[in-house]
Amino acid sequence: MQEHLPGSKLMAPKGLSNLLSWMGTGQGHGTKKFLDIVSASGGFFQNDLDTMLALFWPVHKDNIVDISLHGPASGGDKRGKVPVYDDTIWGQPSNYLNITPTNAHGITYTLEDKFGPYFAEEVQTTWVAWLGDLVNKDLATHQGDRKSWTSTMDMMTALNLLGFKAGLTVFQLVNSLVFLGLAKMPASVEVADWIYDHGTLGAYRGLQHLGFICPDLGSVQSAYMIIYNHLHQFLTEDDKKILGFSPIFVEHLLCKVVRWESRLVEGKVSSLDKMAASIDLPEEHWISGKNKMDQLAFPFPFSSDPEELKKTIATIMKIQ
DNA sequence: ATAGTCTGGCCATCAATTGC
DNA sequence: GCAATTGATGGCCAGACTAT
Repeated sequence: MQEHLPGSKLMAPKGLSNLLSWMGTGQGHGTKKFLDIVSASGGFFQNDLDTMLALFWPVHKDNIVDISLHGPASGGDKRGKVPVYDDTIWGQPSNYLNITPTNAHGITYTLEDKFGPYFAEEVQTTWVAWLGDLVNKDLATHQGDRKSWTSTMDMMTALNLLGFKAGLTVFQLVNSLVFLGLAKMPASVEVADWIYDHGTLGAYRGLQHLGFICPDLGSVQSAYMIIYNHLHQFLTEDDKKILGFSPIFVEHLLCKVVRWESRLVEGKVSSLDKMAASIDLPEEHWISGKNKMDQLAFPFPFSSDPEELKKTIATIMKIQ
């Protein structure tokens, strides 16, 4: 993504249209072959709807022909020989990442239906307004403030675009604006609020699996901050650098809890609880940074100081 | 009237099962 | 032994429902 849509290109009025085209089709590892073709033909960024359609259509058309001749690949993959979209990019498939999604009325979208809204006038005016004095500026030399994560999310959801109204796709789009340097890293509380609003998604279920009981916003904020503070306190600076430690990272980590669990149980290997129970940890002898020398050492202790937990919860109660 | 929440249904994947 | 079918899963949306 850094290669195809660097921050400098996104500062243009058509920047968001391109980012929507990218995120809305799940570009990434699963579409690598397609992106190689795109690279050879001059890159992903396009200045209008017609050329964006021209980017996808030839390869998509070949896929349709291929599937009609040979049927879907084993395992039910209908994306063709050179997939132009990946509807499983967030782990579970989503119809709305399909290049020709089907809406609630059973109507299958055309490529024009799919990409048209991304290049609509409203998207561009909203984007230019959101960029403010960042429009067409060189990001490297710009000194001004960035917009907050939450206000960026509000801007995106107000556009009311199919696939970007709630959930992971718009979440990752806003996160990518942070990593590209256009928006501010969210505060932990902003991420915790999002997790609370998405109670069926991985991060919330991750907190539950770890044993937190989270019936309301305050309890989600507390649980999230307890995890965040624990990692923040015990990971070394080197660890944090390697992991890209941030409020967004902690959300990502929580998403993995349930997946690890299901993979372990599914593979009949073990479970997280069983693994944790089998590890004999001399907690009192835990040494910061030992994991750098000893790959079997844990980068943080497994137990928490109850006083630290109380402090975290008290802080949350104050902002409430 | 409006905002927030819930329900039902769509779709794709993958494993398990069934059929030939 | 292989292909086709079935079922479970979960992200997403529209529309219904609920509370204020």
